Amino acid sequence: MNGSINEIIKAVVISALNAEGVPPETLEQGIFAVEHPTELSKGDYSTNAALAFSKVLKRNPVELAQALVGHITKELHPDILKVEVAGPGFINFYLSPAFFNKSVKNIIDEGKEFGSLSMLTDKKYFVEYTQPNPFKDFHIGHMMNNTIGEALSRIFEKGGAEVKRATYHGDVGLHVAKTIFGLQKLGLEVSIESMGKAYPHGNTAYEEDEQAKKEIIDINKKIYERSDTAINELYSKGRQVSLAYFETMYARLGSDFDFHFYESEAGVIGKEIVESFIGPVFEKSQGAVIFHGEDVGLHTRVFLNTEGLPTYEAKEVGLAKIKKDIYPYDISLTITANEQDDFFKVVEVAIGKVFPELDGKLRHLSHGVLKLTTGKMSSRTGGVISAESFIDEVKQAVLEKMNESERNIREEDKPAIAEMIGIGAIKYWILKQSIGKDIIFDKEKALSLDGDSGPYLQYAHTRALSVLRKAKEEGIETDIESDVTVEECELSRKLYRYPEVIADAVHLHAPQQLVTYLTEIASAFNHFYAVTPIVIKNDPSSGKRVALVVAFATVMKNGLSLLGIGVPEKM
RNA sequence: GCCCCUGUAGUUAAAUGGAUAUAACUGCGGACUUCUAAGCCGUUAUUCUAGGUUCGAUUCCUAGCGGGGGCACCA
Repeated sequence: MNGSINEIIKAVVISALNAEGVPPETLEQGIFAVEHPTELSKGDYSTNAALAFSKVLKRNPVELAQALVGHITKELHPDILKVEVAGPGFINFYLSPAFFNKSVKNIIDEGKEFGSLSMLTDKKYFVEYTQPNPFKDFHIGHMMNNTIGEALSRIFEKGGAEVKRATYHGDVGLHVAKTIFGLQKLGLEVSIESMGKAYPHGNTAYEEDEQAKKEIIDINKKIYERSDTAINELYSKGRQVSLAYFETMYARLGSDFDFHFYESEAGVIGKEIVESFIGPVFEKSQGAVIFHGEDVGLHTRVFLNTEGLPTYEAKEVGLAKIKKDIYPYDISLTITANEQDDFFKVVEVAIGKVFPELDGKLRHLSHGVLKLTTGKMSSRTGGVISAESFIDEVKQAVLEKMNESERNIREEDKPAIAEMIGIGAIKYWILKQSIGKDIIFDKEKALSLDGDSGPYLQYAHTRALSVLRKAKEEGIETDIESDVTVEECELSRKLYRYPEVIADAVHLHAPQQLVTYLTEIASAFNHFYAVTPIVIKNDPSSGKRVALVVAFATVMKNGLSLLGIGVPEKM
């Protein structure tokens, strides 16, 4: 559509304000807004322009609003049906049937591309997320991070950006030494399960037993040096087993990374860089190499420890170099839990000093922590829920529900559908809230398949497909060309807003706005479906209703794909 | 001690400074038996406290109270 409807309305309002003598330079400050009223009964768009300018013009807001409406209605744009003054001085716009007809046609014409924007065209984004550590679990916290990172990546792509996805693996570090220590002491063969036991064992020993602590530190050093054949063997095997396992989880969750980075490589590079910047950026203190963050209002952090080994901090410096060399990005976004907020503040300042060209391009985006009802989940003590077991559990619940009643689904299709619905339920539950907030992990709630949930959206979509199958059987064509008026209802009045929602999601890093929107249109569709017979033979308006259903299915499928949620044909 | 985040129905969440704060879950009640009832309709209930800025504050500012996180060799 040329000149989106909100731009048209903005232009109409500005021209009316000009006519009422608002000086153009005041207009440019953007102190008025054109937005959707909270309720459709108040129109499709609304502006607070009269309220915003009543003070400047020293006019009563309602009287000013009426004057503005006078200008607007003198030559009413064909997409606008009527304009009214309401409440304390809002101006409400109601769109015309012709507009809704056009918008349905537009959605169907654009299909998969509907919602694609150009706001980030030519921008190169690096998004780093998931970051599970070899030798440790891939737990539900990683799943949360992955879900958010993947959704944001897809949203940025929809905004027009070129996005490269990266995951970063802690394949060296004290945690590795703890696991290897545990494997040795417990006499276990390397496997995902045994490492899940070995890590908490090693960690407890490290904290409670001085002798064990020394041994672990020694193992850590040997891992970096590759100097002990027995340890090398455990290390190689463990690393390989973990990374292969992570690939299965990425595939299951629907992430395809462009780059895999490793702390082992970042550490070597980071150590060199930090050493070469001792003096201008870093300093020696108590045998370690630190960044004195107090100089910039932050706190001090250790980059190289007393053993001369790179810490997480130095590795992050090395990673910054690897990233900038491999892909000349405009924005590099690292997504982690918010417990790392202060860490990243310090490290980003240090990196900005080492690589001035990166200053301002690094962003740390943090999400809340996934907590159990019993408190914080910690892989250090072993109180974790693996992503795999959780997904399987949800999937099982879905299968049970599928078998409760006759659904006309072939037995062999059920597992794949249950997987899609289970993953959809989990991702929805994670993405429905703003990403900064903690999630209390209540299994019952996360398992929810009713109400506002992933399956609710998927179900609305399968119902739409079902209607379309019937339309085909009855020989009813999708009517996007005729002048028959599209059903004016909540559904038709909301579908065209999808690109605006994407724009907000991109701008505010807010997948939850998309989730809320999709839930609204699903509800609108379900209502439409319940009260309106759609497919009726020999009814000239049936094709138009079918078109509305096609438009709904298109928007829903597009939106869910941005969230990383698939749509089953039947469920 | 210092720094950061956070506080919305019984519960879990939503809301670029806008109008009567939006949903879902739970509870209670209902309809249809037609395109999938994982659905639809109705009903009760909410902005931590005290100030301030504003025509207008859940949103911004100040103070307090509650919760979470971080602060030298973990990641």
